[in-house]
Amino acid sequence: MRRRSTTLTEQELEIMKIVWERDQTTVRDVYESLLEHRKVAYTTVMTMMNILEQKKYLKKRLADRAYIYRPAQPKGQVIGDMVRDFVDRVFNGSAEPLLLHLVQEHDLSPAELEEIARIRRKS
Amino acid sequence: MRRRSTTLTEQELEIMKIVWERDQTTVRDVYESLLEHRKVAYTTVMTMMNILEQKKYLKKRLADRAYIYRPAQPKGQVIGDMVRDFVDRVFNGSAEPLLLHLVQEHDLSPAELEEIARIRRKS
DNA sequence: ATTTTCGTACTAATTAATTAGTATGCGGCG
DNA sequence: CGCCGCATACTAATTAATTAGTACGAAAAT
Repeated sequence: MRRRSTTLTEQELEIMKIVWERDQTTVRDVYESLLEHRKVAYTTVMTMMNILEQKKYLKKRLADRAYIYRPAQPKGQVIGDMVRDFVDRVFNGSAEPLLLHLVQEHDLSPAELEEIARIRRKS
Repeated sequence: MRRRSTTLTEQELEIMKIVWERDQTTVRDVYESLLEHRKVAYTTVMTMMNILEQKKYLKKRLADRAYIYRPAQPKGQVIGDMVRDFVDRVFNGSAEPLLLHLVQEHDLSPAELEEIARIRRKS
């Protein structure tokens, strides 16, 4: 059988982005934010957020009438996991070929590269 | 409804990697190659390769008794599309934050970075 | 010539992902 | 009090992704 993906799916990520930028939020908040871009049912958002809670991406806490949701893991961590998963799946774990694609197709200037190299040298 | 993903799924990619490295292959070839790593049915591989043909990732040509499959698009192109899709989905289209993750977590040496910068400067 | 082998076509079954509906509870207000 | 608004829980439905089975034809082997 197909195994459940360990990283965030497309819709899950869309919701997590909203939660991360607010840090603290409700189903309604997220629902309204999503509505600005596309049609979606309130209950759909709730279901997704429940799944995200099961998957340990969100924590909820009952406050007054509605649950308040917060990220359960820092954004950098989660995104880092996604990057690692992508590098593993697509490039068998080696980051260099991905770098090559990036510099060749995503208009990264040499200056930006130098900048990155400098940061790297310091760490 | 959920829209069909435009890029390769996990299993599709696994098969395409095998096809790319052989350039020309059959269902049986791929099947046996996959078997070295995990249990899978011959017909499953065939179904996947048919889907890949529908999605225009593979071309097939009847030779003698079995179909011979070839990539319909160059590997660099397809992988490039996957990278772009990832950058769009995860980083809203900007490559720099991805670069930062790469240098921080995938042990890229400064030397490798210089190397990339050099390649970039030439293009 | 009959059986075995190997290939495809077609179809089915399962699971995750996604979207949404129905039932129900609670607090506030006319 | 009884209804309205809003929240959740539970369940259902749909689609893509994935895995695999059955039927069947043609070539090869005996």
